[in-house]
Amino acid sequence: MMLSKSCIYGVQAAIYMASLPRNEYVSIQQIAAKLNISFHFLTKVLQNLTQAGLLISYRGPNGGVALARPSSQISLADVIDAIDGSDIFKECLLGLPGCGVADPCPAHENWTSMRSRLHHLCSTLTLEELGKRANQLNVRLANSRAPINPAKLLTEAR
Amino acid sequence: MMLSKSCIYGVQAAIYMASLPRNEYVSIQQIAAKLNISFHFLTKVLQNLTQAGLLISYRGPNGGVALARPSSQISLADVIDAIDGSDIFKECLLGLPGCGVADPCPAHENWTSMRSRLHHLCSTLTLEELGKRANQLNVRLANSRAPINPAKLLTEAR
DNA sequence: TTGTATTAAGAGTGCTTTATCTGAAATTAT
DNA sequence: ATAATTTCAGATAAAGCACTCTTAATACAA
Repeated sequence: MMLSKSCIYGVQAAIYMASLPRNEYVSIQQIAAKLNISFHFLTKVLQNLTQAGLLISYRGPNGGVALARPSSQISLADVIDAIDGSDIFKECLLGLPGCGVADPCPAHENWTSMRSRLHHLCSTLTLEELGKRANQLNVRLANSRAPINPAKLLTEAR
Repeated sequence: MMLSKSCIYGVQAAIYMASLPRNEYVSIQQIAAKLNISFHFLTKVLQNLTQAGLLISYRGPNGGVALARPSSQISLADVIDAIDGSDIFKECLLGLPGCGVADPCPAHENWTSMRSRLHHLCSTLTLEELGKRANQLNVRLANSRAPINPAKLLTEAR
């Protein structure tokens, strides 16, 4: 898998938050229910994002998490970096430590161009853009087709 | 990690075989020694490649494995596919099952173009090309700096 | 002040990947 | 034949990742 499961969950949650009409505190439980993810696990994942300064969290009733910056100023790469680290954007295809211009692996040249393309894509793709698309018809975010009614969702989350 | 460790070992071994002057049976022990990989583990990995029809194996003294086709007719994608499967070339960035044109995720459009680029790169990069580069000066293949003298290597491999 | 909702933190469990080991089967050489 | 060499197959062990659960800390509301 390209991204770890933790990372995918984090990205999904971040996009979900960016897709909301206003940036306000959302409970992790609500996000987990909406995205069909284990609440406890998502909690751990989002802790990474708050510690990285991408989210702000607030405990207690009506608490939750919110984007620390405007969604236009958080890139996909920011989120990936906070959870999986920046290895994907730096690593050698053949996993050779220290692979670089001075000491390249046979695939070095092809791979670096690919990698930088990937990095560019992820750095310029913002949560704002992704959130907008998530709001469009026929564009989905959750792991399984979920019911649309938010009230129902909260009930299901118990 | 982009590729699994098994896959990386398999690719490295395949490139090593392609880098040899002629395509003849090489013992897995020799490859493992050259690449600094656990012999037993590499054995398991290469079994995947033989079962996929990419390698031919021969038991007994002077046996070993050899490329089943000319190195120019085996692509990097072939090797990756045989070990890790073709998920990397097909998967949704956000890990959503069934993500496609009809039912896209928010990152679908950006990701598919990236993915097809990756697939194209891996399909057109042949073991012949990679083997050639592995033979060039200052291009390395093994996980750690290895001695250059092939005779010495054979001795070390016992 | 007490109760409740919520995130934070960390310990614990199970599964997958990675790695090791052993014996069997095949092939060659003596 | 017998011994030596090599891949094949399966069992086992160790490590890492995904996930769960429990307890603490924090904040609000009645």
